[in-house]
Amino acid sequence: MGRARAFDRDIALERALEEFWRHGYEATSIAGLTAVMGVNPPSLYAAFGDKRRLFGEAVRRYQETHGAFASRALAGEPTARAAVERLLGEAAEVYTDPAHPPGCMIISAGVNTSDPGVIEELRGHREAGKAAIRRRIERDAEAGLLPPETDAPALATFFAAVIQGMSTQARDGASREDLDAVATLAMRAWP
Amino acid sequence: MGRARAFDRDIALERALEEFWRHGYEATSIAGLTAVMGVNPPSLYAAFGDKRRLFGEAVRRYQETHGAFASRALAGEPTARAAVERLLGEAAEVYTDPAHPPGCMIISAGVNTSDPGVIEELRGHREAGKAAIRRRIERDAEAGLLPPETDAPALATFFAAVIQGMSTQARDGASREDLDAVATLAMRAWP
DNA sequence: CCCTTTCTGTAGTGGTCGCTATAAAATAAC
DNA sequence: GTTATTTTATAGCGACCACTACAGAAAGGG
Repeated sequence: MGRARAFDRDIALERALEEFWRHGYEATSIAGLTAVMGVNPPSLYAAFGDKRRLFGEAVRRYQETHGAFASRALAGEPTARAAVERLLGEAAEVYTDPAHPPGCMIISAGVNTSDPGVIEELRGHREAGKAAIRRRIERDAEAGLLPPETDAPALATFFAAVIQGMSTQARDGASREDLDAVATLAMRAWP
Repeated sequence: MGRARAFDRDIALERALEEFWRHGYEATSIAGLTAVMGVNPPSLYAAFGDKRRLFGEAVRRYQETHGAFASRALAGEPTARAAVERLLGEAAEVYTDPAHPPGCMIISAGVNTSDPGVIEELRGHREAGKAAIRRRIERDAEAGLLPPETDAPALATFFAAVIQGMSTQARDGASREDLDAVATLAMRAWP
């Protein structure tokens, strides 16, 4: 019953996601969103609530699509070393893919925003990613596959920092080859 | 001749610097600046021009004070290895110093801003920093102090990425010890 | 004292922000 | 066809943005 929606909600959400990805939460305006989504403000608000909720949906969608390579890499390799190596290699590929904005949305979209909820939401995702790396390393350490003096938390912080640096480099124009070299060098820190 | 200025220009500039450092260029408002600087808008504009020029002065001041440790580290050690080691160690210290905002202003203040001039100015400083690391490594390579297959540009990109990751980690709440561990692990990539 | 110059605080400029009241248009149920 | 419901587009809300016109206050030179 009622008039049918004239736009595809999923496509509009993907466009909004890319706008937030490119400009961050605060620098993305409703005017910019309606422009790329092909939708007028009242339709946007009827379909997504408000800017904050639309951003939340965009982040969730990002995690399930563009950002899903990370958990797949950590879960889909027989050793922690192979998992982290794949994680870094796929980050180099995804962060420089010209089909979408460069770098990682979780890392960049919350920088320089004043909304504490947005900052905390993204920081939480970053901390969860770091913890996932740490747990994967600890699993191999407990299985005796790594030297006993292995410092899993320090390694996890290191690789998280490298990935965040790769995201910044990608936004500054680094190529996939540049980031591949960064990934290779980072693996020299493996115990 | 004329009425004397009622505020200290240098102190006001340092306050503005820290405000830009903490919130970035675009998220820093004139109202926020006048509040921390203890100055009314007309005095700010008379003394510094406009927001864009005040930011330029703040960046220059940052490079000459809080950010000067980088060029000092690269110029003040006998080997490239010692220089980069000192660079990373001092970054860990400075980025987590509670006396000022966390992380590096050059790395974070331009994220998610729409002004292309601001983006390019900061990106230029980052590229200059990366080039300085590369030249320091090349100097040792040409002197025969490093293996002949040493890839100076790749190493420079790697250490620049690590430093940028350390800045992000610091803004996420990492301690100096956390960043020291990252620096130590990064040095394992040294040729 | 007066006059000029510069700085100061108040109060506002037009423009954009996120968001919405309103009413016409389009669909479904009857 | 009629009615009820939902989406559409237009137009505009108060709040904030960077920035400034204006007038009074404070200094130096005569």
